[in-house]
Amino acid sequence: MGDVSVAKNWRLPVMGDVARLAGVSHMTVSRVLNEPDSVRPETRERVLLAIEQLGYRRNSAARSLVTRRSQTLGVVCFDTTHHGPASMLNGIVHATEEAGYAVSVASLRRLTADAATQAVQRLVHQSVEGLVLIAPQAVEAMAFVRALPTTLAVVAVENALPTVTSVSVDQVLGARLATEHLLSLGHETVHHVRGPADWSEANGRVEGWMTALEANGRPVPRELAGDWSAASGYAAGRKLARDPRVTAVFAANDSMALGVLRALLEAGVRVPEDVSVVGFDDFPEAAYVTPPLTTVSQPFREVGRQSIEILLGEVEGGAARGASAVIPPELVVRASTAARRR
Amino acid sequence: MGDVSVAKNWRLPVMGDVARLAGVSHMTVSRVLNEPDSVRPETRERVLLAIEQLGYRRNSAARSLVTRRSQTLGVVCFDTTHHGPASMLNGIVHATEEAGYAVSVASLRRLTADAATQAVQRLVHQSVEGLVLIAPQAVEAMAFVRALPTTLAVVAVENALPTVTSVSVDQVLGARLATEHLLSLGHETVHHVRGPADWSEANGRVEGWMTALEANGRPVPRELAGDWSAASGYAAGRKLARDPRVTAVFAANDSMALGVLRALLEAGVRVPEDVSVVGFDDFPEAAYVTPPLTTVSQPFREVGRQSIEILLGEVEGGAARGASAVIPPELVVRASTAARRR
DNA sequence: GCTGCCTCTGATAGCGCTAACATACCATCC
DNA sequence: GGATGGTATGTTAGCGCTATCAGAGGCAGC
Repeated sequence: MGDVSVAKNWRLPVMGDVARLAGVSHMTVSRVLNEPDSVRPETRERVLLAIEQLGYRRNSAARSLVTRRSQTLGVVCFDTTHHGPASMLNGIVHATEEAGYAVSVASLRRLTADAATQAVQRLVHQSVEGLVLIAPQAVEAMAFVRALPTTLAVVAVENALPTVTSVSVDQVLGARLATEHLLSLGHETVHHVRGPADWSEANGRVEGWMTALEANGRPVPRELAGDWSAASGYAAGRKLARDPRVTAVFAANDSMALGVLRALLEAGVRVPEDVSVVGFDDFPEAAYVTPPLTTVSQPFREVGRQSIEILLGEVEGGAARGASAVIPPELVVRASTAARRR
Repeated sequence: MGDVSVAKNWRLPVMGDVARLAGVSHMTVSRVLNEPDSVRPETRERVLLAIEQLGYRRNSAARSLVTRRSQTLGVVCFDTTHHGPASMLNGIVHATEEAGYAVSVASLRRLTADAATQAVQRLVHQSVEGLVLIAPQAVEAMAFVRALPTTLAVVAVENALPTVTSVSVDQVLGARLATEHLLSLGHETVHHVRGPADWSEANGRVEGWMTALEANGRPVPRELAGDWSAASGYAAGRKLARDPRVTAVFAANDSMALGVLRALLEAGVRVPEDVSVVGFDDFPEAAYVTPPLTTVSQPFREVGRQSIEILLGEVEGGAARGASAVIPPELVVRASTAARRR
């Protein structure tokens, strides 16, 4: 590590400084850094020593100016304070770093086409080489994707945009697992508290739930609308609690499931004795709520990993669009579900 | 918006292209972009029109190469899948974007000096102009901060590093509020489930709790160790449940509080009738767990905003180190606490 | 010994932008 | 009318790197 103490007008060492110290030309330094094998071992050692002594690091701006590569990926996301999106972002950041790329994050404040376009523009302007979209599929809001430079590699997460490669958890399967689990416990049918209609996750879960009911010839009750929040789950739960025919509820995420649990409890409905409840996400506290929540676990890390893998395939491999990936979730059975008794 | 359809070997428009189209020199284009008032309105309009027609955007690499400014801030964080860190990151990203800077994120995989140094190096290498550290204060692991280029502006969040400006929530105050709330309900003393010792948040909360007990002349029970997870809270809760003298518990975060709740419930201890429990964080589900959790709400957004404000003050204002800020949290009373009865 | 052909290193020219200075032009003043 | 000055624009020289080609040196072959 070079000398870090610093005079007022210090200049970071540049390639020329290293070259002078090593007694070579700056081109040789560049070669040591870019294609070490093309330099005689002896020379290479001298250069590496000089680099070490000066604490030299290449200037990335200069480098990307000439190579036209920024070694940066952009992530567009929305509200990452909740467990699902946060984990997804986390997975993506880790995978990106592992691949030696930097991550630039743009977070949408509102789900409008305008906000999305601006975010993408900002990232494009930063010369990102690829883009990960974790924002929900407000179809209209996402039309902007067509305005993207066609050279830019894009992967959408949980977002089946027609023209874009996507990586997603198999929401339909997850919902089927949840619903079938409840049916297998002897429940006549399953009620559903759904997520917002402009999230494809929400729609996938509705689809899986319906499919499972229909495949088993069960009546499909009217779904209740939620907005992912525990408060909306609570509101839905109050309605469900009033209907004595309800014995099984599948909430589209754990927060809403928690709200349902709360509402049922307050109404004197016992879980799982009277009503069974299943969530979705398997957030870290799911095993410790009362009662411990049966839910569907999403492999967020894996989604992050695969998105980046595909994205970098496009970035480095050329224009070819990678194949979309779908990753299966898993049902985790805990204590909020039981055989029908009511 | 210029023509986006693209031939195979398209070259993005550069300043010279705009200049040619507008019939000026590239310097005038640069001026229109950087100091519009120095250009005659008539000329300016011509240039702006040309920019629009070509869909021109300045090349940020070239720009930052010559200005030595990247308009990018770096964030070092650790495990942002939980509500607290995720919200903090979110607040910081929003504030940074609002200020017109890009955000580059580096996420630590492990809390070691090595990982931290590498993360910082990566960001420095990306020429970030300032650094926000949201990583916990593993004092030893953070020694690397001294190795930072002294020219780099740094703000630590929740991390009282001696030589670095910091922004934090007043953990001591929050813990005092929680503890005093419990004492005011008639509890003789309050037991504490603490967070890991290498997190300054955890230590601040221990301090506030102790201070409150001592100020009121109460015995200070031995604290129980936790690791922020609900599982560790559960383990602590089982111990607490065995001790009939325990009537009030302050857990250092909501997850652990949830674990405590669960353990007490399983042991047949009623909350809040037999034992009162307070958490910390006010995570979004806190109002819907059973019973709704009394907790301390942290102003994450505000912390993000202030960190960036201070950081940009340093970045743009020169070398002067900004004053550290401490933001007060608030007690939110719900149903997990009640007057002593046991 | 000269040619040919490797391997390694150096000189040079940009990448696209801004900083700094140069110039043209017009208005102003004595 | 020429010196003065202010304003709008142009010219030039880099920022720190990589790409490209040129050159130096070594070694084989005839």
